[in-house]
Amino acid sequence: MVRGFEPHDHVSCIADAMATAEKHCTKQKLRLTDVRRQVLEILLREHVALGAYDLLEHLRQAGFKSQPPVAYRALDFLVTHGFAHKVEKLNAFIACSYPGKSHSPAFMICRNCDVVAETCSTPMKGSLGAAARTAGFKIERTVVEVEGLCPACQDCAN
Amino acid sequence: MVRGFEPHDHVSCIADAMATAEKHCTKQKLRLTDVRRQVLEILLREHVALGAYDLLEHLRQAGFKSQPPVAYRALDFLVTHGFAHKVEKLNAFIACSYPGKSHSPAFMICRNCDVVAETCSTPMKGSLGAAARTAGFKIERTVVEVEGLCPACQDCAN
DNA sequence: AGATGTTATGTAATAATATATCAATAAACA
DNA sequence: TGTTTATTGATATATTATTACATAACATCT
Repeated sequence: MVRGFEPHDHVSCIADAMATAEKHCTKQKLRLTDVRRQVLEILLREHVALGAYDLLEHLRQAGFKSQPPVAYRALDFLVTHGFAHKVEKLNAFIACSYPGKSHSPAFMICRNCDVVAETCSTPMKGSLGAAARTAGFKIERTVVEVEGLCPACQDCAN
Repeated sequence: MVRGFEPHDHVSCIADAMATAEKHCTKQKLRLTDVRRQVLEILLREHVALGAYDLLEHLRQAGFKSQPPVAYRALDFLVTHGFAHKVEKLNAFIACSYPGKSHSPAFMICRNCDVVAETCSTPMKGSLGAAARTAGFKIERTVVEVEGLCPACQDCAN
């Protein structure tokens, strides 16, 4: 259920994700415009957490002459509709590994190589869910990010 | 175990926390300097998540003529030693509710009134811990923040 | 097709958050 | 006391994010 540390067929992974996004947008009458599609493709292709300004660089290399708000708007659209997530700890954005499926994302962030792997969390279960219920707090969104060392970096480095 | 949504004796809460911090610093041979003490007091007094620049304002009102690095350094000290936490979702800092006790903090953030309550999470337990073990990821730090509505705001507002 | 409301983009400026650098002080300790 | 180390002061700058307003594209109704 975890995606990110192992190699995979990246070409088809991108194609699949784009197709899912297209389909979902059609069904929900959302407009996957040029900029939005391009941003999603960049995020999928890079397959790392990209800062908004890194993304802008890529956009420009793709022929867009975009200013910051363009990137932030596209990212906002993608995040709102579940095609991408913001990694708060890094102030960066990453394509969703489970697009189309409603879920609470969780991230494992390697502090050495910056690889980010997405998995799913179950916020309502466990002690946090219990604490929220006790406190009467109504959970709407969750940020779950763990920082540490990925398998590769535990061996090869500090 | 949750601190933040209910009223409490704030004066003694500040005094207790400061005393704990002083004691802990003495024991660990850490230097709770003027700036650091003042920052911690401000965080305790305000009892909300403060941005670094808000904090700077307070510092200046307290007679310090501080520039940004001063605030960030003091915050870094307090966070490193567990007297305060950074709320990533808000890019803001808050005094620890359980100082001296080693724990993985978790926050409930009200999107309406911005109140932040701290509780403890158990990252290694539950599905996330399992996923990390499966992936071979070594967890060092965790960010757990849930956004939603606090009890008061569920009633009185949107 | 034309008028109108809505959504999305272009662009400039600026706000908010955070760090790098180096000089000056203060504390710790041999 | 001199030396080392940790902390602070101060300037500049980097990075991340938003405001504001003009323009363009699309949708819908007539």
